Amino acid sequence: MARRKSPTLTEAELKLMNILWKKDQATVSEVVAALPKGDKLAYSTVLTTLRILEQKGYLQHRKEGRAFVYKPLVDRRGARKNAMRYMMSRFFDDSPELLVLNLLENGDIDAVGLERLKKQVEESE
Amino acid sequence: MARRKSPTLTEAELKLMNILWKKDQATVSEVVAALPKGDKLAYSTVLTTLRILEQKGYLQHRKEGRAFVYKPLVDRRGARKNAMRYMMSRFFDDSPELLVLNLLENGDIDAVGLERLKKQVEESE
DNA sequence: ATTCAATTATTAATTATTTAATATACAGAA
DNA sequence: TTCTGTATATTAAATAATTAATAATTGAAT
Repeated sequence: MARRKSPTLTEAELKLMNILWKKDQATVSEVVAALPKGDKLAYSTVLTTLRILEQKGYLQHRKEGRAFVYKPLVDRRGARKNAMRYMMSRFFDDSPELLVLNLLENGDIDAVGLERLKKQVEESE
Repeated sequence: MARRKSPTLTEAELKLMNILWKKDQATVSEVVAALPKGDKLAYSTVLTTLRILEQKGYLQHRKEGRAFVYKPLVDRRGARKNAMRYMMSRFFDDSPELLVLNLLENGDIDAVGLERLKKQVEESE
């Protein structure tokens, strides 16, 4: 056997998905054009990666005139959810509480921030 | 250019690190022996992966008698921290609050759980 | 109809990951 | 000292990911 496919978005894949999420949908050329100047990729590179993303179920495409228009099937929210589930299963015994506890212990967030979040959620219900 | 090294622990790597963390340190044979019965690996496979982990800075080894004893340089806490930072930078604009907010919105945790966590932290100070 | 430019398709090179067979070395037993 | 079994070292095969060159196609313009 050899390696398994990455269960989450890889670096290059995420870079393109971010563009697609921002623009809602785009042709290959439009994705290429939207790449930051310091980090350009060849047309064929983008095409290949979009194909992989489609094959993985993150995108779909349709013919629009002569070009292919790619559109996300998974939105940013869904991708975040996937990534978090993966993280929890690998490092936190599938426990969101344990994860948040670690954020607290590492000083990434404090009790005040937690209180603020709690209020935010309660208001939104 | 080709692909970059994984910035976090891969699947196979994590499997071995979990064993090393549990046993604190171990020889290759001991790691092989500690693998779950349904998921055995060859000695040479384990050796190769331990080498990669050492080369990435997760382990160190020393000669103990005739065998190599491998010992983590990064503990579980550190690995969790790495993984979380990576996740936050890729999906949550480096914002731990945004991350927790998503857990709340997705129903992975609720206001009650948050309150419990807040208490837990306050007590431990 | 022919050419041109844009678009998609094919092919490939490089590194990482995962797995493992096989070769070599070495310490202890006979 | 020679044999024998561990342990390490070497080598390699297979797939994924990343990047891109090049080939083929096609729609539009002349």
